[in-house]
Amino acid sequence: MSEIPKPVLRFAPSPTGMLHIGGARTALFNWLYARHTGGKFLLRIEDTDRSRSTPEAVAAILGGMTWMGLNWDGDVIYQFARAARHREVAEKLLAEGKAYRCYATADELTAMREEQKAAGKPMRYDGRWRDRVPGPGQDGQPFVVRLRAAQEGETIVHDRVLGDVRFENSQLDDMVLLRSDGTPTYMLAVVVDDADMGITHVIRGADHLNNAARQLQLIAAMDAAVPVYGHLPLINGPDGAKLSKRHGALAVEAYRDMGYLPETMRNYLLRLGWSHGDDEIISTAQAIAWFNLEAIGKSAARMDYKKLDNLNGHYIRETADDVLVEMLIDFSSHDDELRHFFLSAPKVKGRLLGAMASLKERAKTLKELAQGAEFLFTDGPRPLDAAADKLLTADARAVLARTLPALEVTDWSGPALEAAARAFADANGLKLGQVAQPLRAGLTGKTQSPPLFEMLALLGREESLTRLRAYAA
RNA sequence: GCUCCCAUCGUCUAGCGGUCAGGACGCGGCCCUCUCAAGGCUGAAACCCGGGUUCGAUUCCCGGUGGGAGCACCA
Repeated sequence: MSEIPKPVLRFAPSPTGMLHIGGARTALFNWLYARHTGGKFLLRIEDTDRSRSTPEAVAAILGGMTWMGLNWDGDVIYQFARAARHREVAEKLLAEGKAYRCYATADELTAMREEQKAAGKPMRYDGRWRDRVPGPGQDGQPFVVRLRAAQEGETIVHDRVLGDVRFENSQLDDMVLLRSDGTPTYMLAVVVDDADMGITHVIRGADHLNNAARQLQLIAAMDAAVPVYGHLPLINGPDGAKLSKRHGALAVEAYRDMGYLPETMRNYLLRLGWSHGDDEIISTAQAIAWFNLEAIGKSAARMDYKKLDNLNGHYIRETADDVLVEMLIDFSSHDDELRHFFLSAPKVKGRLLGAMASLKERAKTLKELAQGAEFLFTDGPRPLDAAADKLLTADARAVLARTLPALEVTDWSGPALEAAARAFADANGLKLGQVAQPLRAGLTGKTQSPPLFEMLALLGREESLTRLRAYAA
């Protein structure tokens, strides 16, 4: 059998902030492609900007990836640790004449750009040191190392998502490889690392498309292998505007805290920009089996929380009851409003498990699941919410009071209770709803709940009657 | 300003020259029903505009318009 080299993918975030939804999708696509092909998925933290990189951001990225279930192969690679190697490559290019020293100062370059802008010219380095031999005046002066890029012809990015994208080399300038303090720039670091790590496929946000052309020139200068590129369209906020802190650019962990499931996020993010015919509900296993680069869409997408909710509801319903109970207990321990309830207490846990099949039908998030289950958390009469309070009029309370004796004589099972309630309603010319709603309000404090008779049976005779008597008049 | 990318219902999308333009979310109606959900049925809802190419363009080409990205000794 011939050995076809397995793809090597990487996700390379810079630890300057949280892992937001766009980054999460980029990571997901890389991960899926690696898993689909049996290749590797590496994680590289691009922390060469020391002033903006933080350990908190690194932790957030790793935490977010882990929660999303996107496991990476091997150890996390920290780019800054490889600075010496990056410098080595730059020096080599310098020695080969493929790069040169530029002594232009920052002020000088700023002035240059302002002039270009004022003159309506494209803003780019004008190559003032490209062919200039440093004189005595430059001795000991700070300099940066720039790539001597091709000035004629064109550079074509063969993009698997966008197709061939052409750039006139005259539009590309000589990018900085090494800063005046000797540290490598991002452009140098990415290319060197990708080459050293044996990256075969670079799948990243479309905001890097322009960079690809410049990186290709560096790759050529280094005589390195050209990876397969795939630039993903960006994700916009719900209003179509750029994703910002105010709408949509939440850390993936924020979605966890809102009660979304990792499986939901994977499915949702996958469909945001990738399709497989009319399929909408796609399990992770199925996604791995189906994923390809060809079906990635070219246009930017928006977040749609309604659809996210719908999908999450689906995955909640798909989850086994006992698993959901554990998830809910864990979720509540991290939630300010739920923290003080003891969901792990045997009695509460038992009730949750007993009601879960019905509860999960009614929840779109773990948060909603908890809210719907709240009447199971404590014993004794329930406080009424506004709707329940309104429903329990004097008449309703009277009906409730008259209903209780009919229930008390049953064996307190769901079917028996329902039969008793129906019989009572019939005998009194009432609809079942007229009897059930006051009972529901009294039992749960709400006008909406899982099936009433099931809940009466679940809570038991004593607890149910204690609650109901509090509102019977 | 310069370079590059994108463009099908409100949203996510299918479509790859000839379709009643399909699905999903959301929205309306009906059914089911002890409430709310879930589920089933059903309705409204789209090819940005203008030129070509072609017997025929949502689909191919060009232009426009509209969105977006990039133009650092940030990543």
